[in-house]
Amino acid sequence: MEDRQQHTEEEIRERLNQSGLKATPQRVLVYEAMCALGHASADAVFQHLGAGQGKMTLATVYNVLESMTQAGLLIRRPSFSSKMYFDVHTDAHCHIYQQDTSEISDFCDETLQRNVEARIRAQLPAGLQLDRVEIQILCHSQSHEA
Amino acid sequence: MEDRQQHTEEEIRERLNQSGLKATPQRVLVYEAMCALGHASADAVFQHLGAGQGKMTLATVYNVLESMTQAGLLIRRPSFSSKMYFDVHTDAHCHIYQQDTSEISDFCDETLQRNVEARIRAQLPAGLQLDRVEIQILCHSQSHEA
DNA sequence: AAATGTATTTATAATAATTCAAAATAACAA
DNA sequence: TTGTTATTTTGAATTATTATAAATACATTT
Repeated sequence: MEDRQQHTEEEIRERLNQSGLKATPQRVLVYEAMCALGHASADAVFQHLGAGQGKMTLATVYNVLESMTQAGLLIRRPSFSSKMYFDVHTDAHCHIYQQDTSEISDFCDETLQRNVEARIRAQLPAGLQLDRVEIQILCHSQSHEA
Repeated sequence: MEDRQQHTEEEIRERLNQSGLKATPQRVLVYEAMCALGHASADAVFQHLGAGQGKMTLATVYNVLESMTQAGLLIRRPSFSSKMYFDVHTDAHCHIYQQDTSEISDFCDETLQRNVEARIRAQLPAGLQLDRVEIQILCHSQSHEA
């Protein structure tokens, strides 16, 4: 659904290596899962894998997500629940949180993103270096009126 | 520290009533704590209260935060940890997340906020009603280079 | 003031999400 | 192969949150 540009196992191995991570089977599987899911919680990745044959511990999923995040292959997404979410799309982009259905979807507007970043960078307190700007759009469907 | 406009017990009682909540002592205490803290997790509120004499269960803190959120007195803040945060400032405003120290601070730019909202509203998929836009600024101090 | 019904709080147990520690396994280099 | 290090597994430990049932407080009517 997301931007599906052929993520062959070879490509993934290579990407892992480039980021300084050994391409273990578990890491490849988790990365594949993340590509398929776009953004997901550790548990969601675990579920997704459970369906396949690759047996893997939940702790490993956490480990792998953590090391990939360190390596810059994933980023943590802020969430409104008490659950942590990761995203394969490491470039900044907005997210729509539909509060009545709990659905999360992407919302891309590169111009907006660039403008906001520029403006914020200009006003950032001295000594701080901007990493990225996350924009979340909270909404609900018109039928479900608040 | 935040915007400290006299939050007397009477004012709080009144605000609770206006929002359709009975002004129980626990609710008053939690709201006072939230005013003092600005944004906080349930646990942080509990700690803050523990210091005082008002004995209250952690479960009550959760209950109260939840009902205040329902009533519109608080909002949930997205977080990068697996912990839920609440905020007394229900008007939309940006937050700075300093990743090396985990500090969170407010960043106000009403013009930016308005512009972003307008632009997003214009592009929102049909059938969706915009509730609010949250902007998070991730950064680190220049000394701690990534 | 007593009685009633409802809302709220408490205490505690249960669940969910995450992390930790130690042993087992795999990968790698000498 | 052997030794070394990184990774995964298992399972327990923590942390965060929610659920349940009993106790208490509140508000209203009598």
